[in-house]
Amino acid sequence: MKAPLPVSLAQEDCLEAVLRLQQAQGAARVRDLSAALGVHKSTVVAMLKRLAAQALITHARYGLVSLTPAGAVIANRTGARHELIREVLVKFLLLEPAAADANACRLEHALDTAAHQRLREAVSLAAARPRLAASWRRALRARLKAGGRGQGSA
Amino acid sequence: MKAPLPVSLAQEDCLEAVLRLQQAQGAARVRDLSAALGVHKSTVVAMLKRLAAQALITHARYGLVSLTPAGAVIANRTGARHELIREVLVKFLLLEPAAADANACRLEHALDTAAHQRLREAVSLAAARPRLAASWRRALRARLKAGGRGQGSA
DNA sequence: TATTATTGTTTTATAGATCAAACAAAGTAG
DNA sequence: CTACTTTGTTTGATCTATAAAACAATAATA
Repeated sequence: MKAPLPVSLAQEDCLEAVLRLQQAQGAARVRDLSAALGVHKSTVVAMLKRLAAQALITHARYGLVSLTPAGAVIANRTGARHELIREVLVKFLLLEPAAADANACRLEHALDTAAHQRLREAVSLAAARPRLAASWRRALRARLKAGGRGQGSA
Repeated sequence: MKAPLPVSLAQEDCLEAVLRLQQAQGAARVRDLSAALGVHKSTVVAMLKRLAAQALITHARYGLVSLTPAGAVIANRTGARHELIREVLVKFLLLEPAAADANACRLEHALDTAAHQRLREAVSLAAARPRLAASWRRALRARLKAGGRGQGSA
């Protein structure tokens, strides 16, 4: 039970968005997905067709989008990774929540399972060793204040 | 001088591979790129055509591939990010070099400039505070030994 | 040099992601 | 119940990435 199917990044994002919308407002509609993903409605419809063909969602014409069990597995896993990465970026790199989120959107697809696991260990370690974590943050904060213009440079 | 052109991931990888091959063996040929990127020769040729159309490489028929100045800028930047990320994954997450490299290949395209900058700060901070960094590694190593099977689990 | 092997190129095809525009269904006034 | 507005769908394009197969050029060697 390793790789259920090779799902593309865009598809994974779409599944994640469906989950998010379901949680946030009970249901996912094409319009919301279009807004959430920042793509045209027709793009969403095309994507939903592909996802339905892989039995990851169901989609009644002119109706709502739902995740199948298989789709929910992927959506949950992707969502969890997103959260994990966001947390790492905020806690260890002191990125602003918004910036952390934007980066997490892309990073969640780029790490393999082992790397994700390590991030989990890292977060858990930071929780277990709050003073160590605080030392790091303090030192980084000092360094950013010293050398850095706010957040923008290259 | 922010975004020279929106270059796709595959294109960025290709430029990086050209640079690497030039450094490693003086020249980049289609065959090497095909092997390095793990795609068909014809795929490489198609990609080189696109890159040439954007003036990022030059490519003489049946001849060698070279980076233009613009292409070299992208290749160098991408390569530097790759190195940076690999270093972070090895130093802070204690990933094996090979695993770190594989992840860096994908991560290098997924972080924005601000996040890369933070990683640079983090590496530099770790160098400036070796004992802090060592504490972290020691604690993580202990945790991995305690809880974890080698590296594989999910 | 002639033959063979390697390498590079073209052509043809597919699939994903994307948009715009035309169109159709649902929902919301009036 | 019409007319208008919002949503969803289809159709028709484009572009990237990709491969396989046929073909052409280069390189290697006998």
